Amino acid sequence: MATTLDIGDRDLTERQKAVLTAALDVLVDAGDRLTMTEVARRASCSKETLYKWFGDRDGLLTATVQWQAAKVRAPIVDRQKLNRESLSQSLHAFGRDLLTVLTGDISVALNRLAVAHAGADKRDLGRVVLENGRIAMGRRLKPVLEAGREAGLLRFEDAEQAFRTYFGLVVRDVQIRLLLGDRLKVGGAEIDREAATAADQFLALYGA
Amino acid sequence: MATTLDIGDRDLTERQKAVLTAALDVLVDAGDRLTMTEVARRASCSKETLYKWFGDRDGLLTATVQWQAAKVRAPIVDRQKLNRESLSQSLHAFGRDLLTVLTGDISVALNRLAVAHAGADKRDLGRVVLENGRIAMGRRLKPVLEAGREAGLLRFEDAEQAFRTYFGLVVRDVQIRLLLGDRLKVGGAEIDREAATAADQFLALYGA
DNA sequence: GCCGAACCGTAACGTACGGTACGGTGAAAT
DNA sequence: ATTTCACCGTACCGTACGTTACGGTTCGGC
Repeated sequence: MATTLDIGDRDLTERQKAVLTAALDVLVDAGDRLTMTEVARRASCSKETLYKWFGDRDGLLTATVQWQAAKVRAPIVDRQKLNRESLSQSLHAFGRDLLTVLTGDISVALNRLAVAHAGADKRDLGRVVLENGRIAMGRRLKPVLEAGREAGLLRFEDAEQAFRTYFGLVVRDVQIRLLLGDRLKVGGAEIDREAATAADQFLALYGA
Repeated sequence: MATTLDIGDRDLTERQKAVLTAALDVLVDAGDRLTMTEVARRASCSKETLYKWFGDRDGLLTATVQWQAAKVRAPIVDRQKLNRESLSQSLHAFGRDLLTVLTGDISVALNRLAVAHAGADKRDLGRVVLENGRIAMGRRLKPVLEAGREAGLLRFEDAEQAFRTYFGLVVRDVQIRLLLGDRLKVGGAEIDREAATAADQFLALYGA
């Protein structure tokens, strides 16, 4: 079931990756109004090739999303020497990475596309984005949370619930505002500050 | 500037409202694949009438969104006898209403539409939805937060920041998951519980 | 009862775009 | 040198849908 959701490079040639990059490019500044002709033009390839490689428009979009989603991969957190300080740092760093990805043009474009297609779609791009975004993040952070609990640093019943709260504290209204087209200035410094605040708040709520 | 963003009934007749209701109906179960023909059919009116009343497809969508958005209007919180208990109750109730709206079919459909159109749109549906959703909520709750601060129940610098945190604690990953098509069961009981948790957590973070 | 306005239903128009076909080119294989 | 293959560029086809046009019906005003 999940097999088709996260395979990113299903044997893509360099040329094919270049085409997908072009598609991503078009996606970023044309959104769902991406046309096959435009992708072909931008990638300097023929439409025939696009159809040969990706089947149809939906196939191209799916391939683009999967490829990009696989590239992102959630930030890695090392579980070494766990103490209050290192846990706080891990949460901080994780949040910073999460916000950085989420506020990027590419993430916004991909999420817009997936939202637009959600429900009415054979390939279910929404599922793919969800699986490689929100879900992957959870899978990545939860072990850290559980380690923190075992080390007596955190207190919670359900790691999933705890992660959802962490997610809320980090993301807040940023993602929905960006998706809705709000010109939200999000500089690196601000992201860092917000991630730090979120980590502090999470520890205040779940710290033992 | 903001004048066109929140006027909902710009002198709409009953018949016109009925047509918009039909449009909303189509929107909910066809999403962006809504066609003028289908709206006309569902509303038992002619396409000519649609164009006469709303100009073009975009005009119809905009009218629908504005009309619906104006209808929702953020939950009202009375600022009566402010004490720790009543403040907690207000936060709880507000969160419950917010989640109830956000998880509704109509809200999801409207947000999907607005996200899909964001950026590439003269009428900027994203702005309208943002203004009547997230922003309106903030305007509604902030006075309560500030009253709480003046009553010595809350401690924060910036009401906007405090509200954004509250928003994050309440909404968490629910909205993005719904927008991405996740089949997320959200019953009334669960909403109530989550709103209660969010209120508690918010008070834990900002309570004086 | 007659007129015009408003509206319904449907047919027709124009176009953008997904998808296909085809001729042409460069390179590797034989 | 010739074949083959993968690909480019472009012209072409079919269709869905936004938009317009028009004949027919209802209804309020005279």
